Amino acid sequence: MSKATIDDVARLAGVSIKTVSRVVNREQNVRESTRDRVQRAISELNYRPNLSARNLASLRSHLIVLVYDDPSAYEIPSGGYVIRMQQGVLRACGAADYELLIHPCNYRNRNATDKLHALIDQVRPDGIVLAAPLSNMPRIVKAIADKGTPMVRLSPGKENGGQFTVVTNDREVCAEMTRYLVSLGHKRIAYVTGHPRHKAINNRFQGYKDGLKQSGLPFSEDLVIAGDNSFNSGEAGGDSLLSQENPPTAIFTANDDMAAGVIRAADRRGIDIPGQLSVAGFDDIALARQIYPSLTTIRQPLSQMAEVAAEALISDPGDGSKLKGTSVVPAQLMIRESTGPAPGD
Amino acid sequence: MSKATIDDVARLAGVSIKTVSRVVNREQNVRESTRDRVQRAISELNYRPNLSARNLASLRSHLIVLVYDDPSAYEIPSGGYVIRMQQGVLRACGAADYELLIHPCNYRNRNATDKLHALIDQVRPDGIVLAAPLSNMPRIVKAIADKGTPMVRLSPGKENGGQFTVVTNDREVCAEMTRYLVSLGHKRIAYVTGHPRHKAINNRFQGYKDGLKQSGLPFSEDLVIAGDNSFNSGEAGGDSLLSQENPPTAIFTANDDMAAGVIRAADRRGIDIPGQLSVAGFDDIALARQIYPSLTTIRQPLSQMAEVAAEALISDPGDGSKLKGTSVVPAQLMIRESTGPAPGD
DNA sequence: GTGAAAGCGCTAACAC
DNA sequence: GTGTTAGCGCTTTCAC
Repeated sequence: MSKATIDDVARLAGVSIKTVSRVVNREQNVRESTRDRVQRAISELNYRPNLSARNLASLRSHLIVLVYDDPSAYEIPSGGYVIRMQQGVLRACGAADYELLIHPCNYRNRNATDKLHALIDQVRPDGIVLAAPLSNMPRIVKAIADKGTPMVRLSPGKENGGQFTVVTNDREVCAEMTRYLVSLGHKRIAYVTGHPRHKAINNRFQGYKDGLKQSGLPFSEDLVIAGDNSFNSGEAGGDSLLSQENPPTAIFTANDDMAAGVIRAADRRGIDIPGQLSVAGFDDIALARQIYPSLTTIRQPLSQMAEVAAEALISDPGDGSKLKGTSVVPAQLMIRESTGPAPGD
Repeated sequence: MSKATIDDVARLAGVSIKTVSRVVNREQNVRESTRDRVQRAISELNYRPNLSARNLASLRSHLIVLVYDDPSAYEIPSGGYVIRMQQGVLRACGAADYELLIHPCNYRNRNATDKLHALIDQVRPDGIVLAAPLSNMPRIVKAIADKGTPMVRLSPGKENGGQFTVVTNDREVCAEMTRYLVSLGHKRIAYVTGHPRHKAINNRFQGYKDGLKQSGLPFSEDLVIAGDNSFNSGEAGGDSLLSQENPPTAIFTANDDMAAGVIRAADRRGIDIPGQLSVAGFDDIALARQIYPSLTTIRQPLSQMAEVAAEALISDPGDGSKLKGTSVVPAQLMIRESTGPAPGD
């Protein structure tokens, strides 16, 4: 039932409330002995400053908002992404005594920006972490920017919308994966593209092409199949590729769901993975570790990106000095069982 | 940049701030015409009451906290659960202009309860939705109860810890699944138990036994295998069951991961599903729809449970009158491809 | 029906 | 180094 206020602490420590405030906020100019006395009073009374009072009296709210594409808009909520970002932000919040408020945003709704405005006006967060793909939608970015609330965008790929952006190296890491497949002896490496709506998807395709070029391998349209990010489209794409006269020995897909589809297609044809065919995906969804063979894939550092973003917001003194430019957090190749030496290599 | 305050609205509408407050809070005793005038001023200025000021001045914070087992404590974050609960709470919050704060809690840490206390003291939420398995840990429940913050527990099974609890009918629905299998002609129905730590797991096993009894089928220890909730333990259990002299024609597992393991084991033996063997799981994880054959399973109404819980907290007038007893939200059988008529039936 | 005054718990600005 | 004073933007109490 601890309802200790700053006055209680001040009384017990025999100082003024301002001094207590100084100690709580780690300000300078407090004598060591005074600080100790106040600290003791604080722990004795189990005092915790009321967030609302702080928020009201100061410019800081000690609140961060994470805004992301509303998963309930999808049939199968892709919880993994959201959870990982939340974890990252929470790590930063925990370290700084901040709290996290979550705000799924359905950009398809006309009133999405109104809701954002309402949120900002009501809670006055110290900052907003804006996840992809919202972070690449000018309408959403503008809605937040208009309110003047500090914001960090999380984005795959390198684009920067004028605000501080934490990005990952989608394109480079896809080139790396392609080179890795080449290093295993593969010469016919196919690619299954994803839904072209998300910018990230294009970056990945570019990376695949970069990797081929860097390895001195020719790019061939015949080895590219258009998918739509779904398991089924991966399966269909795999079928199509594997029924070619001279089928690829490796298939790289723009996401893991499609890679799982490819594996299924290969399975049904009795094609051994990785003996006869290597398969690589992108995302490192939970399934990637669970299927057989476990899937070689690429893991976006979502939680680290979110953490970096939240840290920047929290540590910014209010002048935006910590919120400039771009910070790159590299993605990681997760080499597992689905890739191996090219057959006959 | 809307920084309109209640004073601005009052001035524009030509009334006192108290009247504006009355309109905002939908209080009685405001003349229709006055209300209209105030409403117009509000929308013209785009006024939104500052949450912190409200919180400070009143007993309501318009904040709900969702507390759940910290997924980062696990190797593979089971994001699905958390996301669904968040969605449920968010539906209730959205409808009532509440905001949601999330607080993963790692009960293994000694300071978990301290963190909860700090949270409560700092944000003074109007209520806490406490998810399983935390909702069944006396230490955690007590930590919250001690602070006097209204709380609703989310729990599988029927136990009630003294607070208002939203439960699902784990046991009954498992009996229902068992009866469903019987109705397909199955007579030898095996069961793979889960990790005994979670109470829910025991309820499910009881339900299986209930279902057998209700169908007039004998319970046999030989048809029960101990698993530990993992895919691997399901695969091992499946192997063991299917190598029996007189193997079961149906296998029901305490969760979907183990069911997927059973399917794998059957697959490797060339046993057709559902032709020769029916398999049923529990949870309806994303994988359940993605594997082949798609998995018959049971879906906990997590998001509805969370919604009911949050609604109760929000609508409670503060006297706990809405926070009594138990509310049951039934789980749902998801009949898919992995179950069918018993062979030769 | 409506309004004036007090105060929620804290920080800001400035005194000392 | 430390304390005093005035508010942040609301709701509450009570007067009219």
